[in-house]
Amino acid sequence: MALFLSTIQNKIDSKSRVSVPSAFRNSLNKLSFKGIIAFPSYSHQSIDACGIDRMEALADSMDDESNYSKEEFELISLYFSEAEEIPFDKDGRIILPKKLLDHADISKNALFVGLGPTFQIWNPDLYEKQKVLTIKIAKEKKLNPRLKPIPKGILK
Amino acid sequence: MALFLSTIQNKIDSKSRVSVPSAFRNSLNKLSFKGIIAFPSYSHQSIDACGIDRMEALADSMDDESNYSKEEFELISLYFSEAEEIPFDKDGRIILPKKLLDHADISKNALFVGLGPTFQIWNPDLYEKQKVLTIKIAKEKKLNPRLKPIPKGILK
DNA sequence: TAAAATACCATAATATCCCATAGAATCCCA
DNA sequence: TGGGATTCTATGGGATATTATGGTATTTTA
Repeated sequence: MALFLSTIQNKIDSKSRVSVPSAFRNSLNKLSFKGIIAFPSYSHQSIDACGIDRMEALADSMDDESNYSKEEFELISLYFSEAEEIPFDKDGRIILPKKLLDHADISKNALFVGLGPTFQIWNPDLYEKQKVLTIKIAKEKKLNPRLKPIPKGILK
Repeated sequence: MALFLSTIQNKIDSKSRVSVPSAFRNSLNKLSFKGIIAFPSYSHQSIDACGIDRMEALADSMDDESNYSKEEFELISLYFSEAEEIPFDKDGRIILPKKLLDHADISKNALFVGLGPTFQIWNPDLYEKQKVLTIKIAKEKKLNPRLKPIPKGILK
């Protein structure tokens, strides 16, 4: 599975195009669909994104309905319905649907934030605020992100 | 198998024609039958739809009786009997049978809702209500919010 | 033969292709 | 190892293709 790292800011041009950072692109171009899958983030004012492989795995599991309760099934259906399949153009750019740009309040610049198996796309200013907030809370609660054992089942 | 994502609203014109969203169409046009398979949803006031490949796979699996309980077998049989084969015209439009439009209470606008391996066609207003309800239930039952980790057992 | 379905044509908006360029990153070899 | 050559990347813009939608003409069918 792809691994998205680092944070890169790119411009949105007059035709609403943005370059996806090349490091991300190179991972995504190895998959069956050359582009990104994007959704409105449930918990933040940002766009969540990943590669098609993640959706394919989910789709496969849906046909075995016994995996899920009716309510879970409905929720996963919602997940598919809100996902946008956004292809790269020949130069590795994408056009983000207005619905997603509005949700994340993005217009001029897009900040691509790697989160490991997924990534997010932010309005740079909003991300900065979110980051400050995250650090503040971590200090208050004396969280220490380093050197904790990685939870089982994450690494493959 | 095709993967239907996103939600797109199109108009129904004076001759009852609707464009199938191009993203869906491009998947469906790769199959042996160029069009959609549609039937009344048994769980919602909407139209269930998919490509011919799914029906073919279903037919195949029915030959192996041990796959299904008697009740499941009956339900799948019902699917086949109620399914309509609806071809694209030269411009990628379809005409939905009156029976289906009535079932889903669709007249002016059709909302195509991607659900992964299948999709639905809704009256936009009814879908919005259904969506609100789904989110409400998910919150009450504290179901796994979208996007976060894919449920256990899905990743290969 | 009337009604319904389909083909065909038109159009405006949008998306995509294709080319160009400047700067950054990488290569490469004396 | 230094620095010139080459490739890659992000970005811009003109040309072309596609999409959703409407209308008219022709064909099918009931």
